Amino acid sequence: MLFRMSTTKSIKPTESELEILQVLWNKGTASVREVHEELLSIKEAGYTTTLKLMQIMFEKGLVKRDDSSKTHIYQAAVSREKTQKHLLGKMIDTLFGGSPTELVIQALGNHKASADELEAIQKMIDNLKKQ
Amino acid sequence: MLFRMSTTKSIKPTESELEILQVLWNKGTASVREVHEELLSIKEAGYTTTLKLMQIMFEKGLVKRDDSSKTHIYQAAVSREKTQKHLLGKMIDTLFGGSPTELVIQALGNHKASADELEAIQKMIDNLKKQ
DNA sequence: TTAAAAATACGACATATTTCGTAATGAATT
DNA sequence: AATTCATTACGAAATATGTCGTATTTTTAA
Repeated sequence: MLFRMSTTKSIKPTESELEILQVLWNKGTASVREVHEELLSIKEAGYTTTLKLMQIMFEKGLVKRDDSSKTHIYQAAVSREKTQKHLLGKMIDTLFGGSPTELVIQALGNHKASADELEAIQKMIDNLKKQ
Repeated sequence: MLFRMSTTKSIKPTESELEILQVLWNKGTASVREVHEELLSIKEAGYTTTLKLMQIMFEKGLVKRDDSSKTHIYQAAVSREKTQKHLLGKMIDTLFGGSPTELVIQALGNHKASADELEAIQKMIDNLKKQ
């Protein structure tokens, strides 16, 4: 028996890359210009900066693109869920001593959740306990 | 009435800095050598690398130090809780569309928690619901 | 009091990230 | 066809991060 590390390509988008992925996850597909316009609402940057970042993301395999027409159409190549899972795991390790529970407690303690949401979480825990 | 941004110095430790803070949070105080030995269990690096990082962290105000004796004794200057809160909030914003609940669900779904821990979380939620 | 050991200071370099200017290309309009 | 306009390509620079070698200083021990 031989153990191997999961071959999952280390998804580690930078801060700026995450902002771009965020837009792509929301829109599904988008041109550089569309992504750029969206980014302008949260930060300041030149068009070519966004362009360059997206080109680099393409080289890294973080996004896919259709370049059959002049205006290339981009799309995220990594799923929101996988990225969330990956970065969350990392955060649990480096910031919460490996304890997801600690993270959950912090999250619930510091950030408001509605009664409905709390209800949903409790149901989920009930299910987990049954297994 | 004048609004100001919170003057909280943007706590944004890098990956390596977080690893060092982690050690300091656990030990309370430690020399560079002690931190370094601890780090060796999770990564490979030279002693002077760790030293340099900690010196830079000192300049940034991430750590304090007592240099009254030859061997300087370091201590975290930012609390674990504040750092957790800050980075967690950021992650909720940039990766979970602002919903702490989504994050909690992901965390519980993907990372094992013991029955006892689940119990503790439920109790906490019960308390939150009462308010 | 010397010599060895341990620690800090610091410069330098490699790599990654972010930014932007300019050139080249293709499309649309006159 | 020529001009304009939007787009991509690409080089280059600024900053941040991580790494380490060497010099200097301090302590310890022979």
